[in-house]
Amino acid sequence: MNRTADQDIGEAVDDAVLRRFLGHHLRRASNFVQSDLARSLKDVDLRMITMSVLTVIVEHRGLRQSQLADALQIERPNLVSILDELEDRKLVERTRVPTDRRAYALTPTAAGEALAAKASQAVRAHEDRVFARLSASERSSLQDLLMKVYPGAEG
Amino acid sequence: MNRTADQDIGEAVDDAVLRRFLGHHLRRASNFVQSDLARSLKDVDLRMITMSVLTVIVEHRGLRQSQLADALQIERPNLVSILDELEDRKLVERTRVPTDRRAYALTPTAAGEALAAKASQAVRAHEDRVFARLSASERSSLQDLLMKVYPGAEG
DNA sequence: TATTGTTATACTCTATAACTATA
DNA sequence: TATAGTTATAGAGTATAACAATA
Repeated sequence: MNRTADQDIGEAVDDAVLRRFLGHHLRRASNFVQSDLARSLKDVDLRMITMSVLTVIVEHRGLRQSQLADALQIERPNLVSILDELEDRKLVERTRVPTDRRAYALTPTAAGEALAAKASQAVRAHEDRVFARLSASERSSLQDLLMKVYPGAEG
Repeated sequence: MNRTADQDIGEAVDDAVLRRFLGHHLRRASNFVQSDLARSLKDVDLRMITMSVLTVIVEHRGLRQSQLADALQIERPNLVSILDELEDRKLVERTRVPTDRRAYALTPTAAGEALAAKASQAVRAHEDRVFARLSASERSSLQDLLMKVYPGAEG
């Protein structure tokens, strides 16, 4: 009945319990940005993972699946259906490597390169939109701080 | 055969393609922190979602399921099995609300309160560990910047 | 009619074991 | 023996429709 009151309780609860944790804000910000990115990529009919895969293939022609899996930190089995989709859509091609007939070299088609360019533009527009409230120096600070948090991002 | 070279390619790929996006660093840092948190909570036999639910119930005794779902932004159906688990473990109790017999009031047991306290301690230890490379003022800056990114975090 | 909690279900993402063909 | 790609599968996490009881 009193919907407004219920909603207020919800927000108050969230605030009171979780806002003291830095990890909470990190997760909320990340989720917000990722959601917006996913929405942006729908315009070019790509998911986040298919965009990453396509982009890496475009910038590293001839890459093999295992290298791609390593680079994007995804399991080899999970890469298969992603590449099947991109191949079905004529965006990338799997071609046998003559010197190692177990492996496939991954190359983008012209359409794949064109779509990757469109996707890249969409991602840049998304970043500008989603970080609009941060100045250039604030974005730089945020990146520095984030790179101090996770290992492997030599800061 | 040349494993080292392959691994280097993987890292080089990741760097070259993605490190220019702030969203990438945000996601990586968030994933790293969430993974460590999940690991920390295993010590108290809680998942992230069960910890959040238990903590909210402890700090808001008598809360109803729909309010809890609103507060934690999870769907009502997905809350059911979580509460089943917490109830089976004698950590929380569902009791009928006399004034609205459709609803349940959620209250923690003594064991639930004790475990929430342990969990809270584990989370604090986790935060100290995972943000160790950041000074107090850097943590504060990071929080301010993150709160500027997502909406609803009035900053 | 609308809401609370529930059931059933489905879809995505992720992770592992085991297979094939090659090396 | 080990590796590249594949298949099958299983587990989380998340989302929606529809139901019974109650308002």
